[in-house]
Amino acid sequence: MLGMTDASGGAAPRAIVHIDGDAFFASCEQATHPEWRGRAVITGKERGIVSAASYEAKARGVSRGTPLWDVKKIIPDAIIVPSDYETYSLFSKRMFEIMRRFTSEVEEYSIDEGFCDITGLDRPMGCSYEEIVRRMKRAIESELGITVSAGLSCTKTLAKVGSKWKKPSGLTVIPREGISKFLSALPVGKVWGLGPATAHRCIGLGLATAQDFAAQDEKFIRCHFARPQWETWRELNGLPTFPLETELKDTYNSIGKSRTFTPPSTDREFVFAQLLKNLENACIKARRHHLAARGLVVYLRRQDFRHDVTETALDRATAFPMELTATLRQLFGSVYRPRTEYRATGVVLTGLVPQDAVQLSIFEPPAEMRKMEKLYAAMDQLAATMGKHCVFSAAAAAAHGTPQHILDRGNVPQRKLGRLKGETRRRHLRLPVMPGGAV
DNA sequence: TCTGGGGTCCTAGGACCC
DNA sequence: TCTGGGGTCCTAGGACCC
Repeated sequence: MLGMTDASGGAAPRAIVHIDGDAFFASCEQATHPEWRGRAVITGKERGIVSAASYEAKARGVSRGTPLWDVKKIIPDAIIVPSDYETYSLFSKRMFEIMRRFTSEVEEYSIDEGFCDITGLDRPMGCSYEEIVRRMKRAIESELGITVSAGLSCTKTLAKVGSKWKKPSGLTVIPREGISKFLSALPVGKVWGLGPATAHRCIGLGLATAQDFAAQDEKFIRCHFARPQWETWRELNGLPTFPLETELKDTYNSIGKSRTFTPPSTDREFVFAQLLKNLENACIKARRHHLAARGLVVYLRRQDFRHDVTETALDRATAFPMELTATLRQLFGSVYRPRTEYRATGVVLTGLVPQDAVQLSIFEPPAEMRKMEKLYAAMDQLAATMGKHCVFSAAAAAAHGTPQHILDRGNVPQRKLGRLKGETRRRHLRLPVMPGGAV
């Protein structure tokens, strides 16, 4: 019924489904709090901006990213709650379980979105592809108490276009012969994979709609764009190019942490403390996943939203901030400019490898290492039982809002530490770990 | 959208080597 | 001394996604 003929030369035409949760976080909240149904529900309290808004809230003019103080003005009776990822993850898990009842070819694209490939299921199920999607959607909605929108077409990109077409609770089929009709009404920048930069370039070339883009010949696309856009162009033309990634991803290539602070600051030590806090948080996450980093990226975001970035490879993979502090300060020193206003800092741990694969160099004192491992194991344990940020290094104290008396005691200027290099580590290791204070 | 946080992948260009 | 061609690795940065 999709009228799919094979344009890719040989392989069977695909039937790809994209399922997209409608206002997912807010819907989960309404499903777990039935008394909130029909009301404006907002998640994201912890961030100060809207993460997700229920359709009732959207109808009153609130959207993702709106500051919460604006929300309160627009919708005084809005229900504003912090995001509860554990609950949303449970809903997500069950949504994918339902999809897997139909096929094992499921890609968990994000917490609230997934693709599946139902090619060939029409015969054994004795119904059309559209009917299969309808059943899948109905099962999710009735069992979870949330709504989802679905798209059905012959490539991932087109299925995604479809699921966005009608929301909430839509089901959109884009048959091969109907592709151009759909794409004609779609601004080019709305296509999955074509962002603001590509959209801007397209406009410059006189291509305003997705159809304008898709209708160009391959030579033109290859001449004016790079590979990712060319791949999207293929997908829009019904040529499956992005495979379904059905492997469950349980690891990371990189782990980043960044934080904005207001007001912006020119204070060197304050900005560095923010950076160090990010490093500690990134390392905590890495250790939780038993990963160690071989590279470290540091960036400072200026008032004008430009980034100053620098990075370095590490001698040995690690997830211990203590081992990274000197490097961090060095990187920081190379990008920090005095009298410049900064509004955010960030670190990224890159080249992550499993912790147990980390080889100690023969020059590394193993006793020292074991001590450090024990210290961080203790800190992680403490964090698990007493709350996430009960321990942190003294230099990051400024970023944790620590009382001045602890700062006075613990915040040793780096200039002094620099001269004590060999000494520093041992001194740190002998110090007791104090809950709520500095190490 | 006067702008939060966490990711992935691609590409251009320089350094270095033969 | 204005000087070929090609490969590889790395970095910086762009672009895009949720």
